[in-house]
Amino acid sequence: MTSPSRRNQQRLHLRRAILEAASRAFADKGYEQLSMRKLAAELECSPGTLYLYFRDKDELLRGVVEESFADLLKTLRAIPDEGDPVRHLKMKLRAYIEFGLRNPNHYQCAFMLPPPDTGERPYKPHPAFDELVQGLRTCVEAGLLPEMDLEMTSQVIWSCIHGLTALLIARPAFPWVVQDNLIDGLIETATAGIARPAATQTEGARHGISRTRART
Amino acid sequence: MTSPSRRNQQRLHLRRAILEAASRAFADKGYEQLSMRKLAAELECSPGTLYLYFRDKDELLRGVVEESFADLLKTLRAIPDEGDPVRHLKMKLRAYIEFGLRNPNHYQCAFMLPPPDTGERPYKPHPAFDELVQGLRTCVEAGLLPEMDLEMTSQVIWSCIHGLTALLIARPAFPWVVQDNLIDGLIETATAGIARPAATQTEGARHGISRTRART
DNA sequence: GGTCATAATGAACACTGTTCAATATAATGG
DNA sequence: CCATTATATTGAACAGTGTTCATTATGACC
Repeated sequence: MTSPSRRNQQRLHLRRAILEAASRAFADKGYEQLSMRKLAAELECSPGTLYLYFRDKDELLRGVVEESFADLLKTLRAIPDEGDPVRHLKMKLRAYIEFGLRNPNHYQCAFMLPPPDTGERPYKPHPAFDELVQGLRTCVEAGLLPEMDLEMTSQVIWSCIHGLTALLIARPAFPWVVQDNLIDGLIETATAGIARPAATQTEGARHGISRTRART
Repeated sequence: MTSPSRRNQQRLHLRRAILEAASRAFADKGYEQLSMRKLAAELECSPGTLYLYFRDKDELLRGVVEESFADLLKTLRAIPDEGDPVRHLKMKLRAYIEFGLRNPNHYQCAFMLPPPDTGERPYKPHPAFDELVQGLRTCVEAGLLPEMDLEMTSQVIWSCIHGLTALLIARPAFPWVVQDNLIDGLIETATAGIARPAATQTEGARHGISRTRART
């Protein structure tokens, strides 16, 4: 345990302290309301110090958000697979939505605000998204869902669950029906929708895909 | 045409000029990047003047966003009903998404950012939302969709199309499949999903609604 | 033309994220 | 133990932000 390593440990310790204070402040104030100066004051250090540990506010909050999404990944992976892949998938979808509702500011930062533009190309989907793809693949392989374009279908499903999560976060005052029913309703609709991709109850409702496009 | 009315006209004229300059700036810079000072500079007036016409930045941009959503409403109502209510509904859904993609900043301000908290209770859904409800109701009344909870179903459908719109806006760098296919895929999935609310291809996939809830 | 309500101004206030020369602290070599 | 050197911290300063308000200019009326 040489002396420079002790120094390094102290650095890491302060880094953690900043991250945790930022996480707390961010959780109940959100991106905009969290101020680097106030954060520094809470940590009893000068504003400049924060910039020795994080390049800027964006990088700091990216760290915070990353950590919470690692939690989401753990949550998703911890959902027990009791044999029914479709049920398993639905539970994952629900866990995703509930995560967003439990961490509205983190979720908003991750998917509802313009990206911090880290510069890394190409955009790498979060491992949590792969969980969804895997869940769908398992259903297809088990013969419980029809053969389909997995890439597109997972993007469609993600869009659906994101949409509800994001709207509940952004517009809590909207006259929503009972939230639990709404979530279940959306999950059932989305999964039923991919169960039979093109068929509906009636003749007239059966269209070629491109025919729904409105003239612009 | 008394004199005070001339004054009033000038007031309205300047109000319009502000609104239009703000709309332009807002369209290509977004909420955060639009600065009241720079806007005033562009209009060759002092910053304070803006506050004689709009209480604050939020109210100004609310005005801008409202106008663009009036356009959306017009667009939705202009979609011809050629007899098939389901097709008509799908075209509305697509028009909604395309509106969001054409006006990303307006859309973001309307549904992706924390509400300005105007203080008016209760939250009144936008007439464009009623268009969607109407579209669904027509389908049900024509016997093209099963009897259902219209309120919940419209919220589910809105969530789905919002989700895609919002994600395409917020994460353009994501490796999306071809956008047109994605949009059609989502619309087909959502409408097929409500076509038969609970049934899926398999035994195992048939659950009571509350059974999909994950333990937390 | 003088009076008076209304409109416009722009300096000032209280913030923001970020930078950087100056300072304090800790580790090393003599 | 002290001088030197490397690292860590500071806080004033910069350039911006939205917003307010006493002051000034302007157009309308008698």
